[in-house]
Amino acid sequence: MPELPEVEVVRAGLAPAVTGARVVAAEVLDPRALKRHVPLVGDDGLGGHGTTLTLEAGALRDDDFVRRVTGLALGAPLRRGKFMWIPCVEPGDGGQALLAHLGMSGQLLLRSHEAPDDRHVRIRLWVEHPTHGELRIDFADQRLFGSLALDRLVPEENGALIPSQVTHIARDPLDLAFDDGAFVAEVRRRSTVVKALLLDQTLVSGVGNIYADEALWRSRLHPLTPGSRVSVRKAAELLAALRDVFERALAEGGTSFDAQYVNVNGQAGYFAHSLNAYGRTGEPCHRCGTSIKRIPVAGRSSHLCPRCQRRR
DNA sequence: CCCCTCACCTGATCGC
DNA sequence: TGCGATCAGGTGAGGG
Repeated sequence: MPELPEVEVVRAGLAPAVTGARVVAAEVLDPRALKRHVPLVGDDGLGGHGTTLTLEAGALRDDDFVRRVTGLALGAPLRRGKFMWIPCVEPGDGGQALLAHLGMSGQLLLRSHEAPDDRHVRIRLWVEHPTHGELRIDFADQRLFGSLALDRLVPEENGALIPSQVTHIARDPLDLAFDDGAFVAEVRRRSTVVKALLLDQTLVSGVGNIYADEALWRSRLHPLTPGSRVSVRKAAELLAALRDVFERALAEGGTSFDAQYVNVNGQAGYFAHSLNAYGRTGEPCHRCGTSIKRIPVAGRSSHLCPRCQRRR
């Protein structure tokens, strides 16, 4: 369940080790961890947009990935929402980036060449850094909802380059270019329940189930409130709550709810101790003492205080 | 266009 | 002790 703070901790941890480094070798242990990687195809008529991964397509995918990633010169890692990417900086490699999404349980681990294997390593990159020497970047992912990929960079309206798979992702609330007014207006235009709107990455990115519940608790909004019934003031409060909870989680190194989320050194963050709603079913609300309730919303579990977060 | 449901995965846990 | 069912959740395809 890595969300914005967890992905940002990983991005920042990776930065000193990968910026200016070169990929010297790569190994794909499980091609299912490449589901976002679209092989460059010639005129073989195969297409390459299939979503079901046949054995043949899987082999094509991992061969293509290994071939193209080997030798790449890496720049500074960037992030939007839960996606992160490392642009390739050499003229010949320009226009593409190594894209990563951690999904539910993905980890990017920085290891020395001779370090023992971690569990669930799916893809391994050997990199050489001018000052840090030889390192391994291991992509481990128990549940395989995450993936690595090579993706082409495309220009946004402002000229900045982002991976093609990130173009539909909204900016996140910590992005200076986030448009508060547009967010408030869009929430109020929609009939969908506000919890589902928070999870919609095309509206606001970086929010997952944990921080959605925390922001709703902080702004005293019931998760089933339709967007159209959220006042301008409440929507602004919700946005402020999101920013506040993201910043606090970031300061504590992220939330580790179940041992899956760790930084690049395999260490857990501390924010789980500061949660007010998520995972606190039956425990007293930190504001009013009422027992926290769990209800299904949009196919996911929502945790709320039935007294502080009244449904209107 | 908008909204909702489901498939994709593994491992921990629960009920029998 | 074992075994099947259930649950967790981010994303995107597909249906209504």
